[in-house]
Amino acid sequence: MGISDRKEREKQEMKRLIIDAAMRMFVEEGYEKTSIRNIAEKIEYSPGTLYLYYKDKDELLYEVQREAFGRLYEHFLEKAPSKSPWKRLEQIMHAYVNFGLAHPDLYDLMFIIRSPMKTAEEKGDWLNGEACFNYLVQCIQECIGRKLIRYTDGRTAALSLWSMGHGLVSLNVRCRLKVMHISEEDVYKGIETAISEYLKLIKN
Amino acid sequence: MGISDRKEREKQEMKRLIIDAAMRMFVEEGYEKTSIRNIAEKIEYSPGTLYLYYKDKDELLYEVQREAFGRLYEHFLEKAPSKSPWKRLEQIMHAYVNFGLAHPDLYDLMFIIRSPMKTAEEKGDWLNGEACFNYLVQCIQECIGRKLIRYTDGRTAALSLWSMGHGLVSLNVRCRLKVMHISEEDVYKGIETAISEYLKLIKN
DNA sequence: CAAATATAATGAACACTGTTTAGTAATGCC
DNA sequence: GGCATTACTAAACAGTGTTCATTATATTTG
Repeated sequence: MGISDRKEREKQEMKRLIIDAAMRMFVEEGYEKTSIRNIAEKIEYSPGTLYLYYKDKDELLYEVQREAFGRLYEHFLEKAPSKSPWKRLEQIMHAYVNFGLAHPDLYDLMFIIRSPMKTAEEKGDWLNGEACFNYLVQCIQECIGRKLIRYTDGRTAALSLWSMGHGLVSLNVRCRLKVMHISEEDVYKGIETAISEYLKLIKN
Repeated sequence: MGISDRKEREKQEMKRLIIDAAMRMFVEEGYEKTSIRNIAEKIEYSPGTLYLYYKDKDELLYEVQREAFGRLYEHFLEKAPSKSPWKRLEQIMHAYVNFGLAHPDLYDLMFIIRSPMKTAEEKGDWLNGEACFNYLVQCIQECIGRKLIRYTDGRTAALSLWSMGHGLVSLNVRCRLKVMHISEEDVYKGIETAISEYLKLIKN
């Protein structure tokens, strides 16, 4: 049945078309400000058509997130490849923060926005987010195993390291660092410094 | 002119009526899901009336934030009153995190939501948020002065401490800690542990 | 090949949203 | 009491996510 194969292929192509447009627009304009109608217009289809491929806007975001987490994971593989667990930990932390600072709107979609946790719960898994987190966890386990860091509990270490990174990036993304009255450049430097200092602190 | 005094007083009472209803509803239902119409209905006025007292929804949020930051500041004064800078730093950090965990929706309004930074810029200042931040900064300055912590730069210390606290709370508020697959109770314990461990690390 | 059927896409409709404004009711002033 | 000012409202506008009956297209069947 080559015909239903083609149908399936076309359906997938259509989903790609939609998701690509959605991602671009989410990143450029933000999730809230991007409407189904806008996306439909961009790909020259009627709004209703999107609902034949994705059940609601939430699912659209869910899919975009999967893509984004995939990219972060790639970013980790590229920027944090060291065999040495400690070096890799340093690389991971800097890679994480740099990713967040370089793609603030993507970061927003992935780690700050509220929406798609409903869909995520339904679908059971938490997309490629899990892979990203595990990349950190596994590195930490190695570090603890070889007593390279002062933390002894992996859970606490993972939570702390992630929180530090996320705290720095998200305060910046949501403009809360304004209270510090420093220029944008200095914010970047400050964040890098904070990460480095924190790593120094936890190093054994 | 007692009559214009009364007018002014009535105006302020009206603003209070609105802001109180708004705050309650923002906290109970979330900012996005609370509509001007809902607020108007609750206080038994027409939607348009709200615009005679606040120029838009943003300004409503701005005002609610001011209130919320006031409460956080009170919370600091109550829970972090120690004369000893180091003890006070510990108290501040735990107070901050506990505030966030106890009032997740308020925390959301204050530190995560995107909206009212426009209004904030217009109004110039950043509400009582500044006071809260300064309470931390001043404490850190004392700690550094007496060499009680390993950080030597106040900016970096403030940024790091705040980011750690905010990271922990906001990952929880926005449900990202789901990747860790732990119960809500253990999340609370984990966050407390992370804070304590971090304080241990920075202690001189 | 033509008719019947299954699929895909649409456009209008629904119930919302924030916001503006013309018109109305109530109040203060002379 | 009559005029002017203020306070309020109802309706309208342009937008949102989502659903659904209808139409156009493509496939299968007789």
